[in-house]
Amino acid sequence: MKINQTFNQHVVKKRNKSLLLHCIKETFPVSRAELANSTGLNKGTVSSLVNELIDEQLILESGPGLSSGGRRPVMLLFNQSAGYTIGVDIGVNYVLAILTDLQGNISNEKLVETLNLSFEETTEKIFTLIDELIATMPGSPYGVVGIGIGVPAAVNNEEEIILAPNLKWKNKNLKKVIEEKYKIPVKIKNEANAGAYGEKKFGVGKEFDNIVYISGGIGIGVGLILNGKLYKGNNGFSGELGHMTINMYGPLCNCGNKGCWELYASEKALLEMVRQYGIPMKSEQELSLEFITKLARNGDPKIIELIGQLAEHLAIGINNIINTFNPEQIIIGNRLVTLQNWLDEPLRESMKKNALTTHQKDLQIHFSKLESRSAALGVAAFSAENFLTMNLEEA
Amino acid sequence: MKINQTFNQHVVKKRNKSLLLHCIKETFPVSRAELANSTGLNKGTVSSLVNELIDEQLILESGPGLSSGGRRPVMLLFNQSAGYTIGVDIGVNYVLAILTDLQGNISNEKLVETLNLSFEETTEKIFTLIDELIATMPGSPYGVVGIGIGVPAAVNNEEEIILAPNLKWKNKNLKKVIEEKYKIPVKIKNEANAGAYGEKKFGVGKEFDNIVYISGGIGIGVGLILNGKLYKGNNGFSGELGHMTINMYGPLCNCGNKGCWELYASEKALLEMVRQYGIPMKSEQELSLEFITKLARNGDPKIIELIGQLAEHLAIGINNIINTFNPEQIIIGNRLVTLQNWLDEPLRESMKKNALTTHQKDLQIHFSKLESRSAALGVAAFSAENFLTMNLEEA
DNA sequence: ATTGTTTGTCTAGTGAATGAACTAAGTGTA
DNA sequence: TACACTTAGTTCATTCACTAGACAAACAAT
Repeated sequence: MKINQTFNQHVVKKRNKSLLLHCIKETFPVSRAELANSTGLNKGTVSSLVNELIDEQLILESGPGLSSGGRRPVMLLFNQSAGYTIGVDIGVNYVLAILTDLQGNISNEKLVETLNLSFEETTEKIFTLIDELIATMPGSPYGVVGIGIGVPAAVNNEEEIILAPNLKWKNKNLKKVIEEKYKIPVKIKNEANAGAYGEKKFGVGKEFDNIVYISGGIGIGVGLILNGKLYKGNNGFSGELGHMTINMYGPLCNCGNKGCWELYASEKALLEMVRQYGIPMKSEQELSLEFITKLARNGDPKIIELIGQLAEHLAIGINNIINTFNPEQIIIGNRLVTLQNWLDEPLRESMKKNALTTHQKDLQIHFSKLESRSAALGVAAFSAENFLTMNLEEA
Repeated sequence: MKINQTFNQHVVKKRNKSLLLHCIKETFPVSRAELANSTGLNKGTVSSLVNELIDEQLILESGPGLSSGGRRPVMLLFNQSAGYTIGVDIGVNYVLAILTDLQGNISNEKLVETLNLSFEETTEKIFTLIDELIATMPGSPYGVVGIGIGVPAAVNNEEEIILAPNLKWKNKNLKKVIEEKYKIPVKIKNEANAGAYGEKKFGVGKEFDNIVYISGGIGIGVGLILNGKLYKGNNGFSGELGHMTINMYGPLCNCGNKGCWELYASEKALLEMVRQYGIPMKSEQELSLEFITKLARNGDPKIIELIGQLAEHLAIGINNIINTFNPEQIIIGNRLVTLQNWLDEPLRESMKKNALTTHQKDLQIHFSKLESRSAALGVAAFSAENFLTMNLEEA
């Protein structure tokens, strides 16, 4: 028999306190009276819990607010600067580290380009970045309360990195390495999952509860927000939707499968399509997404047509996803966002032709607006929340 | 701001009581001491809550159990017969209704064949079946505590039937009709979702928490158990995985999409394959799954080969599902189970060749053993739980 | 018979939320 | 200005569920 969480008054208090803190964080400035109203808690209860939160410096009293016909309320603020979190996004050829306050506002960021670094060299880079960020951190009661790291890898439930093909890593315990150095809680997440969460918290996904985030880079990764919560599979490996078969008679993928989606709809696929078409280019130039974007911007009709084809392939996979999850929103993020201008319309066209109409009714398709920070922001937010819920186990 | 559930002592009591009842239901016979141990609740708390449950006739005291070196414990039993639920499975050409006790034991069942009935005619049939079952129900303190109905249809969050293509229903409020007649809580669920839940509670899915249930009939439906709970999409339409594209250059499906999975891997697909091959048959015979099963049982090599092809097509879709959800278990249910003997091996073979190996490690593939009762049992269980959690809102 | 163990009940105590009284500080009106 | 009325926030006695620990009952082992 599983040891279920029992409910006693201590848990009750913890949860109510956490609920209040959460409400304040999301809706401040807000008065005690409003909180009592919106949470349904008694005025006295709110008062005493709020005072504890003030003692813990997690919230602040600001001046009086506007009267609504009686005594003026004392407005409460979330103390964003009570602590800071660090979010790190490890890419194939870069490492991005950001320092955010508890609200997710970026207070500093560092980006370094990397190439073919070993695991040890990468951790060294990360240490340097974190140290630099910490050095610039303003004074605060709690300091750095957590570090979150997003990796393009399969990550298991113990947050160990099992397999990161593009980084050539296998079975690495990054969490342990970092926790031992900084003695702070560290969260390791899959890059697409982190990106999905980042979009949910800070990006175009704020208003939605069932989101499919498509991280389109060299490969394709997918992060799922189901019922407002990040979904991880059995072992935390889920979302490898890039390797779904969309053409059972298609070419072999290096995953061992045939006709995988990412062979048709990723950055890699586009590069291949352009190469086959044969773009005239100076010998020293390298065929890259940036170069293709430039051609498209110059109005190259063939390039724009090829991007249209990419959109059609994207639509096939997205359609499968819609039929599976019936999400409220699809977010396209990561590198492919650069092509938004030329992807958007053909993508919508192809989708209209395909998915079950009942499923399309309330569906939104959006492109990320967080540029390349979705993942870093996502993991930073994870760490912040981990701190704010104060040892409160997940329900 | 959403009105969040606050936590006070009443909620605490309700949840602890519900937790205890659940433990007793799952592990009886069990003593108060064991319950205190496994839940972490205090002995006294367990004692008083258990006594309330006894007063409510939801559990029973049986005789003393075996001593483990001291006073002999009083064993507690779940009172399965405190009430009954009715589960109805509406198929395209049948209606199955079962009467179960609170534990899900079938105490009676009625099956009628139907064909091309209107919505009104079907509800009449259902009324008759329910009345017949109620007439045979043993006396019990609570009587019929709920009715659950599984429909091969898209069902929205208000449990209204939006679209049932195979039944030719559209926008029907079956829940209201039945609730008005019987004045009991009624639950309407999608057939595949109900089947998934049935397997989770009573079938081969008991031990698993992330399950993909594939309902292979004329079409293909999919029910998802994620983190131990049934997942429904945004509007409760999810799981239309039958219409995922597995061949982007394939034929048009009546959903408007191309190369849908169910065109390749359903009962419908098999019939078509056999028809094209051209089986010699007497003119009055109808080509059906039952007929094909008979041929396979007689060892017809071509039929067995065609079933093997079906298995390969099934594997492609299943592979996509694995990469998406990384489930612990795949359950194949509904009509295709009949072909288990000839499907099983080629299916496993094809899967081995395909899915990402990291995802296959702990994956189980099983065929349903509940025959055609998964869905009816599932909805009955829903109703029973709804009653037992006693107005406890979902977390 | 004695000792120790396990089961279950009982009682006093604790802590958290509640309701209501109360203080504080404003608005609106004559 | 005086007064009535509102709204905001605090205080305090009350309620209620869980807990700890004492206790009794029932049993095993020596």
